Amino acid sequence: MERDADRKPEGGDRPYSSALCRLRAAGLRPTQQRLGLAKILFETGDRHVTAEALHTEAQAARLRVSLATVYNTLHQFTDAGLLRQVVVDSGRTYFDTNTGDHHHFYFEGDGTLADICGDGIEVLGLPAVPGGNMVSRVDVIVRVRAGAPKS
Amino acid sequence: MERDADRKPEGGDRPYSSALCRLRAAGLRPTQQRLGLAKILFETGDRHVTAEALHTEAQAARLRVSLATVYNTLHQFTDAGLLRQVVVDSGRTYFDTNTGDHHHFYFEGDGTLADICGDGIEVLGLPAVPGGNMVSRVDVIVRVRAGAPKS
DNA sequence: GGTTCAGGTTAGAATCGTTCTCATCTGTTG
DNA sequence: CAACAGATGAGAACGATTCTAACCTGAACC
Repeated sequence: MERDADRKPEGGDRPYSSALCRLRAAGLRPTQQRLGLAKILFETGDRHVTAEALHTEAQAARLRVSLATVYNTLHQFTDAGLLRQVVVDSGRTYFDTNTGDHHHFYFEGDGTLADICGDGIEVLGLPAVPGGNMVSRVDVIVRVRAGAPKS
Repeated sequence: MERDADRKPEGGDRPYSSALCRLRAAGLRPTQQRLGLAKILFETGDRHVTAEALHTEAQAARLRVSLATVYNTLHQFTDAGLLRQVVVDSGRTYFDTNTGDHHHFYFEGDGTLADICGDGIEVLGLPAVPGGNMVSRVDVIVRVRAGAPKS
């Protein structure tokens, strides 16, 4: 479990150093709101957030940021490869801090997501892609609802 | 390839008999708009439509139907198991007339869908579903964009 | 053929998530 | 510290969808 945040024990709390690195690497100017949002997004393991939820969370953390900026930032992070969009529900867009190869459980009851590590997953029997095209991604979504599997 | 529409050659054109059967079986009163929409939806093989597109198509076919009714009908058909919702794009809802086991190609360029027959497909390595839940469906979406696969 | 009434349809308003506009602010550079 | 590109934010605009409330329709009965 890597922790970029505390490689050097030189101050005790440097909660923004990891976020700062990410922004620099992405060529995004490290502003207050981008730093703040990056901190929220990337400092607690893999997350799945909506813009609205992140905005609420930011306000709770006393970060002054508008919903418009949350949307902007989420898209900039996505373009920079820091986030990935997950489509499981029309009308709501989720952003995933895990950009690696993986898939998702979607809990229909409460609308939450959980990662399925992509390592062991294999989709067999897919036909060839229609000519002139290439696969940009294969998404596997396991939709789950309350109830015993069979019993 | 079953064809409910012309089991009896008793009239030549009975374009609504298939639609009528479906509505009856679903316990939906066969009104003009429901019959008309069912005809458009189910009489030309498997289709993927949005509400807006179906509405436009209905008007072109001189069926007097409002957008609200198109939405109502689409949801009633879905609840009745005549249609299936496909989520590939936040902000747009597709309805699929193929309710059988299958998956989808999604062409990012033009936003169209194509079925992938579910027969040969197998997803290996999925972890167990978190306790107290059951799988309601597994969706595989192959996102495709223009460009040579490798060359 | 008419009456009745539950259910279906509709236009338009309302809602939701998201994007846009443009005036203002910020932070880097000189 | 001046200047300017880039970032932010309030509110308007937007597209897809849902709601509301008044109005039809069609199956069942007279």
